[in-house]
Amino acid sequence: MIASVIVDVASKQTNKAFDYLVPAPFIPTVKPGMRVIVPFGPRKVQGFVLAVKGDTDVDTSKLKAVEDLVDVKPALTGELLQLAEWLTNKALCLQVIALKSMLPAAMRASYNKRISLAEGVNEQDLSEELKTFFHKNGSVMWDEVKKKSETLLGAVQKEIKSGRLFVEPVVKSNETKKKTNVVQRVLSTAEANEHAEALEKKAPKQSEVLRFMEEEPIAVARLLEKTNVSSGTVKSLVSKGFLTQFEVEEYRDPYEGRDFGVSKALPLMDQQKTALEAITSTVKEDRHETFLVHGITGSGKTEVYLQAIDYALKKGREAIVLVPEISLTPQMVHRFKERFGSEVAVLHSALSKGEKYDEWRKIRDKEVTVAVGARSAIFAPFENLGMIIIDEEHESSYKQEEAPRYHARDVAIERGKTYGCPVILGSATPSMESFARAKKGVYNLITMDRRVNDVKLPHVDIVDMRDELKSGNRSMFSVKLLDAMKDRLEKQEQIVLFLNRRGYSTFVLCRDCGYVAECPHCDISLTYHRSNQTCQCHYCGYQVTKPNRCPECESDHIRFFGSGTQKVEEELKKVLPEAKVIRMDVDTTRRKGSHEKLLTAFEKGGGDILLGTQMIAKGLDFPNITLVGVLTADTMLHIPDFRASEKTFQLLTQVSGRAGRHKKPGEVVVQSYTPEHFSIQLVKEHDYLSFFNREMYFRKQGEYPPYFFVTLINVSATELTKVVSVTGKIADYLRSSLSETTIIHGPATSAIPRIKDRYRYQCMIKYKNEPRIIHVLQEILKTYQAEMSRTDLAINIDTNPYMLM
DNA sequence: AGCACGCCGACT
DNA sequence: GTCGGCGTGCTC
Repeated sequence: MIASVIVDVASKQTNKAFDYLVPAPFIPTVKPGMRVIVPFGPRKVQGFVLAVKGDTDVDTSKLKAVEDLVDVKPALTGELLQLAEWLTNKALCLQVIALKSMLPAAMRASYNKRISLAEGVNEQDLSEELKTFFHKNGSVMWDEVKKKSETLLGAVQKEIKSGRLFVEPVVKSNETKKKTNVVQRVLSTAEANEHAEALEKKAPKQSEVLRFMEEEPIAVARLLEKTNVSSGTVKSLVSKGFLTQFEVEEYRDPYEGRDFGVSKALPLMDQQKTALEAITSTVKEDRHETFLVHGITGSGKTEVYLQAIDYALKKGREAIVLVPEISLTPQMVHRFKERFGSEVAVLHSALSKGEKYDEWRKIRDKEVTVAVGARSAIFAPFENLGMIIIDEEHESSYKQEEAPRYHARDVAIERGKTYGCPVILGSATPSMESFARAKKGVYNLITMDRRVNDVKLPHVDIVDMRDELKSGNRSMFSVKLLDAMKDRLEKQEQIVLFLNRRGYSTFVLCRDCGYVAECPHCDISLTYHRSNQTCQCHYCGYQVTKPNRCPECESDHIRFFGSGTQKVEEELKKVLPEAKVIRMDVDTTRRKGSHEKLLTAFEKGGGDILLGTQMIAKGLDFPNITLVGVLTADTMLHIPDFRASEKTFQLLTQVSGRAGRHKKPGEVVVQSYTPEHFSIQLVKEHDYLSFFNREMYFRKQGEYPPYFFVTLINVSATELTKVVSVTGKIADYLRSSLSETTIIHGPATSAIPRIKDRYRYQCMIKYKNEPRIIHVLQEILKTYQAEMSRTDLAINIDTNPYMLM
């Protein structure tokens, strides 16, 4: 038997299946989708079995055998293997990359080399520096040596040449399973009592344990906690043979010990009912259809999702729910856990690698029927999918910005087609692409424009910050916002302040000579961080201590302009000293669980003002928030991206939605320097449709999606001349091989011309109908393949870019 | 990707 | 005459 294997070597030249003999003992077990260890050239690598077959086209004398199986059950289902192939094509990526992206990080192999003493060689025979370096078993790992020093590595390499040491490649997967120590009584109850009595005097603690133990095994940790004895006590009982001790494997439960309660289906309003019926009818008929649920904030979309899922589950099928990374706050998880209890697996970035792996295994082992998670959860290995839901469909976090550059929405629809199940896209502010498709009838549009209990939409005020400046208010808070904040503090209601920028100030400028502090590795200005007195690059992480004098002209008129969250926090302390402020941005939420901790603190009344970036725009649903302030609405509007207006409108609408979601009416104050812009004005009217129509006009004018497809080719290298010439040649080739109606922009420098010392150029292709495009792009990659492996030239192609910089 | 093979320059 | 530079090609 022969296995067709994709090896874990990310290179164009190895981007094909290699055939291996399957040794007899593996024959009954090997299945497509399993991971195996195979010899590849001089080393060993992990690989994915694509197919198992009887014969091969390869010269059989060249065939090697599968070395080992990594999985007992296939890691990927047949459907996922097919999906990987589709993804490879769609995203123009290597097959292994597509395959690996479908698995949790813990299942991706890491490679190392073991260095051992050759036979008959003693540690003392080695050169001086290596004499004390080996472990007791006479070996040491390559990485350990490398970490220590380069010279040591050199010494090792010399000894390898001399034959006193030898190396062997090691493939390691990171699948650690959680194991718990348990003990079990080996005595009958009568015997146990007997021994307990005998021990009563001499060893009262042991006696106590014996009496406490039931028939079933118990975790040692739990036993110690319950009986308040020491581990020594348990140990002596084990050595006496009264208890046996062993390890059991279990799933790590990230939500262990938490009580989610139970929720029942809520009564639905008419609009919700209509939506639910439309969705369930497709489930009933096993029909694929994509729904776009355009529901304003508070219209009860989540309840519709929950009941739709319930319907699919009752039909014996499974469901995937995607939520944007950031809104995987406990609130969303709670709602699913309350409704579906232990049927839910949660996959999001705040979980540890091991926890994610365990949640994933629950899906593979069919122990759950619902997967709730961020982007990559779209690859949940279900085999009987009945529904896929993408909440906040417009969110850009559904687009992966590294290979494979896929959009979860496209993958969802692809899987929906294979399973004949509906895909539900939900949003209060759908993406232009989705809404346009819904209007064209490609998707089924469901509108939910009524709020549950008819809670009013918040009142939105737009403040022109230019007027504030004219009337002498130079602070970052308009009179209106400040008054509103004071009012809420008095009423003990909560405030959310939104600012799209972390750090302290946006740039550092010398007032005398105009010097601006820039990153030496990226063409971008540095951000001042007050907390540690540094200037940081938000692209590469470069840091320098803040200059006291201008490095150019020695002047001490160095000033910090623009404001980030840190600065706002400081200003708030000045103008509202009595307010308790909780700041939330990447800097305060870096540690695991801190996101949740800060939110809980705020919810419990531990703060009056929640100040934050992007991450507070979604998912917050606290009844006491009655004021939302947006400090600078236009920051997003001026980025060089055709989605700038769309992003601004979505974000402002999203943030506004945080206010007055319950009984108390909400108010929103939006500060702006360009308040006349339609994407800001229409937030005030809560008018998505007008926004859509206006924006569509501009998209048509600019020949952008959804009218045109866009593909972006990014070229980068450390040598500028090379980048320019390669990009130029690519543009020429595109112009000569694509149709007349296709528009090609570039070569042009990227919006950030240099990152981490690499120059960046790009070419943009805009087309309506270009059946050959994938082929043409593949040709480009093929042409530069050799040069890319030889030099540091990199060409990245994104067939649906969300980041144009 | 990694590693071997192979063909030209500065060294014991 | 050899050691070692990295260009080229292969891995079932």
